[in-house]
Amino acid sequence: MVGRPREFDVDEALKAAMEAFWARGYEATSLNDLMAATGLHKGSIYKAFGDKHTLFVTALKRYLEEMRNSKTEILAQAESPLAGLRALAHNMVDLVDDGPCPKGCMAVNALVELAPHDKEVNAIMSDHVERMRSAIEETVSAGQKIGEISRTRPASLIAAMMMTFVAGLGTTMKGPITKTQAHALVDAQIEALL
Amino acid sequence: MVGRPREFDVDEALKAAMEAFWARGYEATSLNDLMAATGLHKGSIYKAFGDKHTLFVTALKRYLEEMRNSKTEILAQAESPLAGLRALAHNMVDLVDDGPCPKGCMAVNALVELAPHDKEVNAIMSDHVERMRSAIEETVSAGQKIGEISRTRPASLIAAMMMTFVAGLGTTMKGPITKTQAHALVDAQIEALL
DNA sequence: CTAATTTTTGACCAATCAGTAACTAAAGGA
DNA sequence: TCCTTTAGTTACTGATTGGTCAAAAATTAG
Repeated sequence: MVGRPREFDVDEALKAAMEAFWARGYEATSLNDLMAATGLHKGSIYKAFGDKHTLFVTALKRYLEEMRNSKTEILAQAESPLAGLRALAHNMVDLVDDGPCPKGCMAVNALVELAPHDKEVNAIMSDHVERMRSAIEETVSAGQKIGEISRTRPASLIAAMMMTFVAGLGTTMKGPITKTQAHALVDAQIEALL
Repeated sequence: MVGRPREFDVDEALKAAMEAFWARGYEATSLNDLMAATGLHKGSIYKAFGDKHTLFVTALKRYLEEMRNSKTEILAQAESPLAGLRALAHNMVDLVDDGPCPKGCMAVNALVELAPHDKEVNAIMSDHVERMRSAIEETVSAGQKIGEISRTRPASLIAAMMMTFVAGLGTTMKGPITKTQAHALVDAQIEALL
């Protein structure tokens, strides 16, 4: 037996919910907001995704996966490890501020709003941060191997510095700074890490 | 006419409210939480501080002022401009992670949670960020004057990089990182900026 | 066509939200 | 002492919160 077919695309709805959470955060996004964003009724949301927290976690996972794929591709397509790192950071600037009301980076938002109090989000974020950090560390190592990046600092340290810097961008770009300034900041920081 | 005297210390209550907002953010802190934190009844809170948003703004202003005073003192008491900047960043690590559940930096929290949507908070934070940035820029300039910091980068750029880095600390320290690692990160970043 | 199954829909729920108003308590001034 | 003023206390408000439920609608199998 098949039953009545879904009238909406689950992934589209999840993406819409993700963007709502991304823009306003977990607490400030009500079920009414989610209904408006997805175009679904309450019951459909609960049937398809479970309760609000589960939906948030699912949306966050989707965001993180998308972001990792995007960043991995950027690193892979770059002409060199260093060029990859540079492109990755510049990409962050564009991601974070995509209009008049910067949503920031959903990972940074979740880390700040929920990580200290929400065990599940904390675990997800810890995993994500470690994956990103180690991907960057590998790239830095590769850059050091071909002499593009100095060996004066261990690759793991440079990776951690990059992570902190990029997280900082996710924060400061919600304040008074232009994209132009942010891009200049990226260039200066990368140069400082060489 | 004087009327019945207050039974509580307004500044103590404000500090308690500030710490509640600091720990949980604006949306997640309910009036019940504020009542529990301050030990006051609803009516007293409204009479003394106005509505929730006004109380948050007042608490945030208090936090920012305290933080600016503290940072200014750190810079003033340091043996040199560079030592001051170093101390300032290390101080941030201790401020942000002061126990098992890191509250982070209330300024970073407010920037991430509210700046894009809350005009008043946005204005307050813009002012604060600019003040901090320019204080750091002056210190960097002083350091360059006595030859402690290289002139290869303009002081304004180094200041912006410092701000981004420190904001990044406020974020990443809500995730998987130890204070020891964070302090090492500070040393490395400062060295990279020289 | 009917039965079985699943989704959609909208009404409904208790709890909590921020905020208010009315009453009581405590002080000083006349 | 009595009046005015301010603070403390508590009951209450209407709105919104996240979440449930039962009935209607849509599909396939038999």
